[in-house]
Amino acid sequence: MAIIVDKIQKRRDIALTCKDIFVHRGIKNLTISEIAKEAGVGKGTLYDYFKNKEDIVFEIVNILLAEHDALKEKKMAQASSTKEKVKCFFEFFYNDEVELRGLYKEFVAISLSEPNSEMSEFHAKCYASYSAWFKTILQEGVKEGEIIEQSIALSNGLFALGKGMFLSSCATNSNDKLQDEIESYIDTLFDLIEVKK
Amino acid sequence: MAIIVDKIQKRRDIALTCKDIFVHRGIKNLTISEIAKEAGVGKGTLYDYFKNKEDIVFEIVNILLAEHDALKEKKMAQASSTKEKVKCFFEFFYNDEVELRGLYKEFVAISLSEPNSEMSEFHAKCYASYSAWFKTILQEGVKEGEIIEQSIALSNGLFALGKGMFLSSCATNSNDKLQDEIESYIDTLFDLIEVKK
DNA sequence: ATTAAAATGACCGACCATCAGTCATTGAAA
DNA sequence: TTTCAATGACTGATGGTCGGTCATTTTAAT
Repeated sequence: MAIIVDKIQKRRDIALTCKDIFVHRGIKNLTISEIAKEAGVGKGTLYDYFKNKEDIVFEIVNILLAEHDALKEKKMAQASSTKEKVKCFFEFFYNDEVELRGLYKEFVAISLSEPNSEMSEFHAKCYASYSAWFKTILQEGVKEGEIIEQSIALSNGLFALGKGMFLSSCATNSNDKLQDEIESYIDTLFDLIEVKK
Repeated sequence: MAIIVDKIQKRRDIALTCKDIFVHRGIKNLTISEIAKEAGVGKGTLYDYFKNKEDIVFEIVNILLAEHDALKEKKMAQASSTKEKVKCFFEFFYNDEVELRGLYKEFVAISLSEPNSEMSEFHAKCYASYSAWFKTILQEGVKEGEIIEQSIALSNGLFALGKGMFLSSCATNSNDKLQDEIESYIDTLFDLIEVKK
């Protein structure tokens, strides 16, 4: 036998090492050779840990999103009202780490243009998990008497709404209006679902 | 002088001629040479009319979406209730021409991965135009006494919602659930905004 | 216990095939 | 003769592969 490296850990390490150039230059403007140099490994080695350039972005997003989710869960727990919690979730799209947002955008583009079962599953997992978050939040809101029961049925749509607005703002290059649009929509929605006193 | 060709028309012609291979093979699996052969022109000629492969998809989507919009406007005008009209709009995402949907997906991926001012403007134009459609529809609904006035504020979010659900279903490879999710969300929403009798 | 040989896997970068985009040339109309 | 459209051979860049090297561990012979 010989040296045995922790493949999973090394994959993570490489991904995080070259995170910055992905953020600053974008996947399209990076060559495999540059990435390898940045990561401090040979080109061939990259291919021992990743399928291709896109797979590296996948790994980075995986890591950063997991970290983000953990943080977010805590933040949301602190929010007082249901509306606050929902708004807190949506801050991902306009307020939290720009780096992750940029990478997430690229990752969505990759997932749309070169389908791949692992990525599909990842998206599905996220979608399910975020929908579940919303469901829980809204159910609590109902229990507290803040919002009406029907609103629980909206939980599936909320994440899609944020994603749609976010991607539209990316595609139209108008990230300045995003926060307003999202918050205004939420305000309207809560006007509709809040229990009238 | 010599022959003067209608550049705009020829751009359209070429785009439509090779529409099918884009639909069937996807932009990633096509080379410029193949496209040129399919279009029946030389490789250099392509570059007289398009900036690159992506630009061809842009042209195809432009054309097909314009046709689709014209059709849709008529269909929506025929729908009786406000809810029907809204649902009719969303059929783009699950019921209308698959071809356009596939190309639209690729086009979004392109727009996200290689920003370009013309594409950004196009997305902005679409977003504005669809938001306006919704606003008109909802305003009519209010006037008819079908829905409450507040609902007009939702018009900006509706297109984003559909887009978000559509792109999610593309990324998760679960187009089968899309119709249900969209319709269920609309049903819930209308429960909230319909004028109680 | 010591040492050498064998085995294994990590690592590498030169090489190859592919392909997007260019440009010098040809062709055709006026 | 002029002018513009059309072309496809060519080139530079780059993604991905593959044969080989090196470091470490295991085995086993002394």
